[in-house]
Amino acid sequence: MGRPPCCDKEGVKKGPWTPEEDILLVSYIQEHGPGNWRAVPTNTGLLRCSKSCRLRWTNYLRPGIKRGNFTDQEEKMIIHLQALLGNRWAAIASYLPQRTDNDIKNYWNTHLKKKLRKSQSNHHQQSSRSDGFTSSPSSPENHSSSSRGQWERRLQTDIHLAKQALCDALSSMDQKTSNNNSLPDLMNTTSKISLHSNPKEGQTASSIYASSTENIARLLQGWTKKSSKKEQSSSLCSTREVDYDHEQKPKISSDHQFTNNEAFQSLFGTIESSESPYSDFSQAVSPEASFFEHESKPLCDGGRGTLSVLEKWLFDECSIQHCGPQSQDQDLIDMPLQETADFV
DNA sequence: AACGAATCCAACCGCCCACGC
DNA sequence: CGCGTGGGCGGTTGGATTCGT
Repeated sequence: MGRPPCCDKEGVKKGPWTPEEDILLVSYIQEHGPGNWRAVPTNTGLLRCSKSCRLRWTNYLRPGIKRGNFTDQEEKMIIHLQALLGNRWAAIASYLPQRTDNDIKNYWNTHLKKKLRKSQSNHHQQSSRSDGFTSSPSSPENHSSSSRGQWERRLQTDIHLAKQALCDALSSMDQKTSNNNSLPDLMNTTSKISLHSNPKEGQTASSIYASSTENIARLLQGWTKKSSKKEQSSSLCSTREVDYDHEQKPKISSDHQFTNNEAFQSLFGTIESSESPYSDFSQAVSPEASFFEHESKPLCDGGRGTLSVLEKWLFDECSIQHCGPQSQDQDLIDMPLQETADFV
């Protein structure tokens, strides 16, 4: 019943990805860009289905992904957005540019659900004692009984997403016209964004780049380590050796952002020298700064020239959403539910 | 040290929608 | 308009890891 799977199950590998597979995928996307996932397995020789490739890329290898513990801000934001949007993880993830929907979903299911259940039961106990009317907007069950219909919330989210997509498209168009991202420009943009970031978190926009750089660079490091081991002894069986466990879950911290530049040079250098249409990407500080930027969540460029009214409107929205996470998060969190639903 | 329970999270599955023909 | 296909999304699973006894 239903449509057949995206790929025939025979000869399709499942389970955890090996560093070699990751390298293949990353280098392919590096050359051809993300998309046309159907062609990826055949062109790379990966014994994976296209879906698996896409998932691996979007949930793990894609630049700009922040891994590790969720901050209080993020947690509150997720709770609030979940109350507002329900289990629309992709929509929620669009408000948390560094997190994947899968990550948020997992975090919700493993941490926040329990947390809220606990706090709710505490609430119930308190309210039954005091006989007071207490209603937490964050409660997962509560959102369904909200006066606003689900369809309305959905519509609002969709409008927001549409705006964001347009914003994304405009910024990438803008990028194409001025794609000679010089280092100072990049640093400028980065520092602009950083201005709005929470210094306490130490997770500035620049570390968005850093995190993805690190993701892939660590990967490469593991791989190079491994291949050198291979050279020494050809009997390496498990890719989980050579500390790949740790490579798979790189701890992100801003103080060792570019430690693995050499590893990058080794891979991206070769691509640069090839006839890749993205060969100018090595000019940037980090690979994804130029090549992958279109793939990352939109970052607003403050240095635009003349803007149409529409663009202005969009970019105002964007700057609120992406360039000022601290203030925006706080606003969103502090906002009552009704108000939050109106921010489109 | 050994074992089972609990927890985490990457990956898979199936459904849905958009798009091209 | 109907069909086939690719891609996106949310729910679920299962292996790995951590915790408690």
